[in-house]
Amino acid sequence: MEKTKMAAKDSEETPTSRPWQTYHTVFTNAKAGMEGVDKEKVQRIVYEMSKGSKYFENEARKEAEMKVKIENMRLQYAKLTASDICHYQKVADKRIVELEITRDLSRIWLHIDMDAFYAAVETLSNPSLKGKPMAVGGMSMLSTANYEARKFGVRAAMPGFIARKLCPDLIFVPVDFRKYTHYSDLTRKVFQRYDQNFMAASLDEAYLDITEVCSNRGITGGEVAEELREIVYVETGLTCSAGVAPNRLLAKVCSDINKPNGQFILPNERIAVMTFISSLPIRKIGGIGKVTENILKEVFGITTCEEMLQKSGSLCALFSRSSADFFLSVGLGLGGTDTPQVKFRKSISNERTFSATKDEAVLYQKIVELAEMLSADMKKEGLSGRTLTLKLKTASFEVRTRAVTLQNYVYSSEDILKHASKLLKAELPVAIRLMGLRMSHFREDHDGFLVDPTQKTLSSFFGSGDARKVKTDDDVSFGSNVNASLLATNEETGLPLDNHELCCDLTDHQSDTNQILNHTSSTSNNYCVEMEDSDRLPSNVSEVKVNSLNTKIRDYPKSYESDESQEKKTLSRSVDESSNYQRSQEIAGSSSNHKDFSLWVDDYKCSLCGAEIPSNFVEERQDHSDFHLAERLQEEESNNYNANLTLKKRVVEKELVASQGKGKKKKKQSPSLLRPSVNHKRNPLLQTRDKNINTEVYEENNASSADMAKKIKTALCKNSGLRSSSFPPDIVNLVAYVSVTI
DNA sequence: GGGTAGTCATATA
DNA sequence: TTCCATATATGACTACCC
Repeated sequence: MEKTKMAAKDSEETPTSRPWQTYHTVFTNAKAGMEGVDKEKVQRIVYEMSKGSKYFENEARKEAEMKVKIENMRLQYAKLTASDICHYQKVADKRIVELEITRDLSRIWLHIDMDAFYAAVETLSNPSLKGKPMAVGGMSMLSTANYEARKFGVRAAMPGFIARKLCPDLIFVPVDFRKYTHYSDLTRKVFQRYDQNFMAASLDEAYLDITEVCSNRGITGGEVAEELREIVYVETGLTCSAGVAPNRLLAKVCSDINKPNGQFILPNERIAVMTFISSLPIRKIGGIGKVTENILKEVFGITTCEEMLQKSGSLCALFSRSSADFFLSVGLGLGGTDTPQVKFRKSISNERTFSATKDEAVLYQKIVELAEMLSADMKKEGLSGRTLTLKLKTASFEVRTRAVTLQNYVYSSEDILKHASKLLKAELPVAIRLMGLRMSHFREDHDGFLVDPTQKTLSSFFGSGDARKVKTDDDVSFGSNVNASLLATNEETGLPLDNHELCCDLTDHQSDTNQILNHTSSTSNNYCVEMEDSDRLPSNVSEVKVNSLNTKIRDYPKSYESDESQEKKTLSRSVDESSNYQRSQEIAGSSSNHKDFSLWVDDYKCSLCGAEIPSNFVEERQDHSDFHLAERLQEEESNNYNANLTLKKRVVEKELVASQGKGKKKKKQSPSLLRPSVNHKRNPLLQTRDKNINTEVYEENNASSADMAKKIKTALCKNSGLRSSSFPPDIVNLVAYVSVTI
């Protein structure tokens, strides 16, 4: 507490003639190669060049927010009674004992950190840069700086124009990731010789478990580090620094101690670890950044790792269990010692910064590009996801994120764009300087492994390989509504439309088809065609079930027509953009002109239900027509409910809602949007629709059955891991048949 | 009311 | 004149279900 008071006193006494002292940037923090830098000079220049800018204002805002947070925490802290403190101290003591038990000093971890990696690589390819202050990056931002530049206070993450002010002779070299990746690969080849399962933290950092190397060769961790660094230098011409310690957290701290081109070894002894940690500044720990450091310092007076243990009761009282555990572990010098199993990524994203604009056409173009990039990345990694998050940074540097969780897993740029546009639209008008898209909540297969949508090869046999490619013009109103006008005209509330969409989910279908070949059983779709010839399958394909399109439909409430206030909200697209060829054919077959299904009396009133929609609400009108079309289709097809099923179909009843899982939160909706879901078993539309689809697809595919058989064979090989010769010809034909008939 | 899930902001590297 | 890009994780808050 004493330290807190002192910090407050310092702040009060800051002379107003030196305002830069209150501008907290990361540029004056200790970083390798920056010892001896005139910090006050750097701080003054950064301040002078920043003040008045929107960035500066935003930083001030963030700073103020942090102060409020700290103040609130102080108040909470002050409210703790003696018995509270006593209680939490007991909790903390118990937890410390439990954590201490987990201490593992049997492993030897090596952390390797390449020295000024990008800058070093650039110097390798252009030796004339050697000895000169140089930075990689541009006038707006630097990725890194060499040690000569660091002497001037220039460092990574600093704007280039400030760096130039600090060091007028600074040489700027543009970023070249291909080069860095190449050299990174070279270093990784070396790492692999010491630990097959080394963990790459980034292009220039890696963790290696060298326990076995040490014991097998009877050498110390320090000797391994020395040898490895030498080999890296010989094979790449680059230097690196190393840290050796009993766990990864400590190894990382150690590698920074004798940077550049040095190493530090922390013995695998508890006393050594505790001594090392005792005076270690908390900011040296990976995971403790500017904000956490400030909170710990200002609220609890904690500046070293040792003090984490001294204030353990307070930490347990004010932080969550996981946060408190982390802080206590740091105080004990504990860190990861296991080699983690393969870690699946939890999200994938991309973002781009550009000149701030509020031009909706420009913003739309940006989001199109992002959607395409994200989709490409997802395809590359074989991912499909349900939660899409839009990130925006406004012209005033305010960061906003908006997310939507879909009913279906998506990965196509069309689907991503459709939902991203809705999210963006809800934010407009606003001047934006950065936009990003992230997908998370990935699909997993029955074993918990992520499913690769690109492996859903069977589904791609429908139509001409890519169902979307064979869309007809008639699809437009159902499938291609995502365009700039969407941003401009649609005034929905931003609620997810999935809840009231009628969709043929190609994605789901594809995945399910994929699962056939992964010999998983199907339970979650509307139809299954069960093959009875499964005994002829290769041994690892024990069961084959083919799912139909995961066609979903939801009812619209009868009260819809009378609730004028809800009209706009319900005028959503009634068919998902992922509708495919089959769906379009079916719709087209039922209505020759579904684009104009409703008649507009006096050019604003729907002749069917009386809804009033001005003529300039083009999309809303379209959606409204779609709604009536779907309604009529349902009526028409319910008359044919008893249409016979020609295939051996087993109808699997599965409530759409049930597939959403237990306890799932639904986005708050207006009453009219809370539409009951349709019981698929009783939904005649689904059954007859599939019949139509079968016909279309079958004819489509008959034209290239040989080609298709070939593709199927490839798919079987890919999914089963067997060679094509392993499959009896019958199985290929059989799967081909099922594929074209469902 | 506990458990779970969705959304958003924030923190970190 | 110019003040990061990107990926990921986690916590707070809130809502919903059983």
